[in-house]
Parts: sequence; structure tokens; C-alpha cells
Amino acid sequence: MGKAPPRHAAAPYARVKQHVKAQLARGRWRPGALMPSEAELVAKFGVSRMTVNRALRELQGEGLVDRIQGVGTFAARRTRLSSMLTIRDLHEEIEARGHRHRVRVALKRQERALPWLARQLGLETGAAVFHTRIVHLDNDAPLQCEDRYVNPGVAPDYLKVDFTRTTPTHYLLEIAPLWEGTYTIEAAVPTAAEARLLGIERSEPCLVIARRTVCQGVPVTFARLVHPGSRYQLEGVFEA
Amino acid sequence: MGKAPPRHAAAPYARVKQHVKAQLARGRWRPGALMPSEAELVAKFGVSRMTVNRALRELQGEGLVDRIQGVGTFAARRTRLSSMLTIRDLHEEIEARGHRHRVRVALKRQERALPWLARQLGLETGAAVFHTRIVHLDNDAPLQCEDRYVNPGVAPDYLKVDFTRTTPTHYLLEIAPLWEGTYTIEAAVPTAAEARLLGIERSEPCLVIARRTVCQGVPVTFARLVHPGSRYQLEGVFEA
DNA sequence: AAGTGGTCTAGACCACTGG
DNA sequence: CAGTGGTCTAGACCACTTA
Repeated sequence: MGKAPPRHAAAPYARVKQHVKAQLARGRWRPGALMPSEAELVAKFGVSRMTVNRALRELQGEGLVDRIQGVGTFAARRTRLSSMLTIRDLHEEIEARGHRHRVRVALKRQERALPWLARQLGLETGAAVFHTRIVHLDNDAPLQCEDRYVNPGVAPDYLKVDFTRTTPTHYLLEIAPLWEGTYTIEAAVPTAAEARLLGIERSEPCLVIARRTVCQGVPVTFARLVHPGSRYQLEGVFEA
Repeated sequence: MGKAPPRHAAAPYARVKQHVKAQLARGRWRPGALMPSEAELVAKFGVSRMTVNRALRELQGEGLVDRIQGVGTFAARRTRLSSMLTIRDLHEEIEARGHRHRVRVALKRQERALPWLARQLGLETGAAVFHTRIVHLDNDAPLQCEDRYVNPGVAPDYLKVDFTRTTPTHYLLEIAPLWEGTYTIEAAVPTAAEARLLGIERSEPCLVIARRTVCQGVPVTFARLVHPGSRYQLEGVFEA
């Protein structure tokens, strides 16, 4: 009945997956072309259908193939250059470099939501929101100016937190462990206030990340992260 | 024996997955805490082990749990803010918006690799490399200045391609369908030449992406993509 | 109707870990 | 040793698409 991977050999599903992947890499199927059905691969490799299914399902997850029920499996049409950009908590990122992370809390108060912000947080215009502005220092060099707006309904004690001991990100992740959200990345010049806090010229290009976070369908926080272009860059890997 | 998803209800593996995910979201297990074993979930949900296994395996893939053979399943220790940044081929991206995509080929020739470039492409200093500089226009507005260096060993006919009909990205993807690589994103001012080609001031902040691509372990291409900050931004989603 | 993928099951063997 | 996850199988029912 059930077999197990013989010693240090690859598991059957992995072999099937690798075989198909290699063929794709060699361009055996044009994008959008019909590929072998599960049944064909079952016959070819002498494995069960579940095994083939897992291999193909994982390839689908990696964006290498498209599968349509009732139709077939196809070589991925649009090569999706999906890139993984791992955004770690800035505190961890700085410490990982062996640098000191310090913060300067420039602002910490309750405000009334302007229309654009109310929309981002799913509140009424004029509703109460928490607002902090924190400058993150990497070995005393300003690395990020973080303007953060928080939905009071989700984190009622947000303003009581000592942000010299915990980053907003870290605190919010404790309250609401699972996040999802959208963000934009752009290059822009800082506002006058940001330039002053970051100790840079108003003309210096900055990498600006705007991030909206939702937890369980409820908007949690909106953040604007401004980084001096000369001192900060994002890194990532991509595939396919 | 085999059951199927009853009408339009969620599949059992999805129910198990969702259940566990919801508990994680509510902080039922501290990071690193031991979670129910497969056997327990089998009993609790009255499904087969394979079904539970798939649910947990996918949660592992999403970084929500850590699994150790012979030990157990644990709530993920480090919350990984992995963000997906889908970088589509610029041609597709522009056309998807319903705009016209045109290109201006500013440069197309063979050069000798400087040390930094040779290192990026895994060649000897002074080795021949192909170099193109192409400006991409979105409805006649310059959107990207693409400086691309290509390993001649991988794409010997690169310089013969008519880039008014095919983008370099698209052409290279045909030659080597599977990619992987690294990139950096930063904010910077353009060079004088770039500013001229993009029709912007030298002081305008630009979003600069530097991308190194490898196929099957062989360096394929290095690209520097410069975008006017006022006309371009990256978008993405993130999770966890 | 035939073919495809989507999924579930019950049982099995294995490798690994810990007491 | 018992418990855990890793994996495979053979057969099954289903929904969907196409002819």
C-alpha cells in the first residue's frame, strides 16, 4: 500500500513536480498551452492521482500553471513576476544589523479623522483616531518617520503605550495577530516637518510607503513611512 | 467513502484551515505554543487525517504555523510580514490600464563589463555584455527608463531583437521561462541622461529598482529601472 | 457522455522526536 | 516505546466544460 520516500530520495510528489517544472523551464509548453492531464501523469509515473494532484496544485500555487476544472492544466499565461518583499519590523531589522535602535516620539494624541483618513479606517469623518509620529533612529541616524493612525475601537489603549520600549507595529501585532493589507511604495520629497525630523533637505528624495492594515475585516491602522532615500532601500527576491 | 463538498459549502479541509486560522487570529496560542495534533483535529472534525494534514500544510506554507516532524505543530514564532509585490511586465501593466505602450530605444550595443557589472553577471571584467537603454512611454508620457545588461551566453541574439515590438523582459522570458532573482528598491534622483530621457527635472525624486535575474543558476540580466516619482508607484498586498 | 480537475477517505508505512 | 508529522494509495463522488 503506502510507500515512503526511499532513504534520502525525493518524495514522489516532489519528483513529479520537479519533472514538470524542469520541462516548463525548458519551454516545452508555450504559455497557455495545454499540459498533460493528471491521468497522463499518473500513468507516466506510476503513482496515484492524489500524488500527481498535489504536485500540480503546488505548481499552481507557485503560479507556474493554471488549472481549470473540467478543462485541463495549462502553462501559466501571464508570467507573474511575483516578488516577495519581506517587511520585517524595523526594530528587528536594525538590531539584526547589530545597530542600536532608538525612537523619538514626536507626536502622540487623539485627533478627528479627516475624510481621507476616515475612509481608510472605515470610520465616520470627524471620528476619533489615534495619531502617533515616531522617528526611528539607526545608530542615531534618522531612518524612518512613521506617521501612524490607529482605529481606537481595535486598540483602545494605544496612546498609553510607551513606544520607546515597543514599536507600534509590534504592539498592534500583539493585539491583532493576523494582518492583511495593501500598500503603495513611491518616491517623493518629504514634507517640511518630515525633513526636519529626519534631518534632511526638503529636496532629498524619500522612499514613502503607505500601508493600510486590516484584521478580520476590520481596518486597524494606516501608516505613512518616510525614509531618506540615501539611507534606506528595500530588498527582496522574486520568482517565476 | 469519498464525500464531496456539499453544494456550495466550504470544503472540509478549508473548514479546518479556517477554524485554526480564526483561533490563531484570536490569539488562542502564544507564538511558539504547541497546537492540536493532527489526530486531535481528526477527532474534533470527524474528517480523515489527509484532510487535516492538507489544512495544516497550507497554513505552514502561509507562515502561520511551524511544524516539526516527531514533535508537533506550533503557532508561528516570528510573525513574518511577507508582502507580495506583483511586478508585471510593464507592457502588460500599461495595456491593462487601457493606455498605449510605446518605447523609445535610446541605446543598443555591445560593451565591456565593468567590474561591478561583471560581478552581477558572473563574468570576467571586460567580458562582452549587451546593453540596451529603453524608455517606456505610457500614452506618450515617459514612465520608465530601463537600462538593461544581458549575459550574451544566455541570449546571443538579444541585440537583434526589435524592441518596439517586444519588451526585453518578454523576450528574455521566452528564452528562459523560469526566473529567480533579487532586487532593491530605492528613492534617488536620476542621472542627467535619465532626466533628459524621462523629460523631468534632475531634482525630481525617482523610484529606482535594480534587479538581478538568474535562470537555472546562471545570471541572465541586470536591470536598472528608473521611474519618475510623480508618475509611478508600486502597489502590493501583504499578510500575516 | 466523456474527460478534466477538486476533494475526501481509510488505512498504511515511514522517519523523527522525546521520555 | 508512543506520539508526531510526511507521505502514498486505491477508490470514490462531485462539479464543471466541451462536444
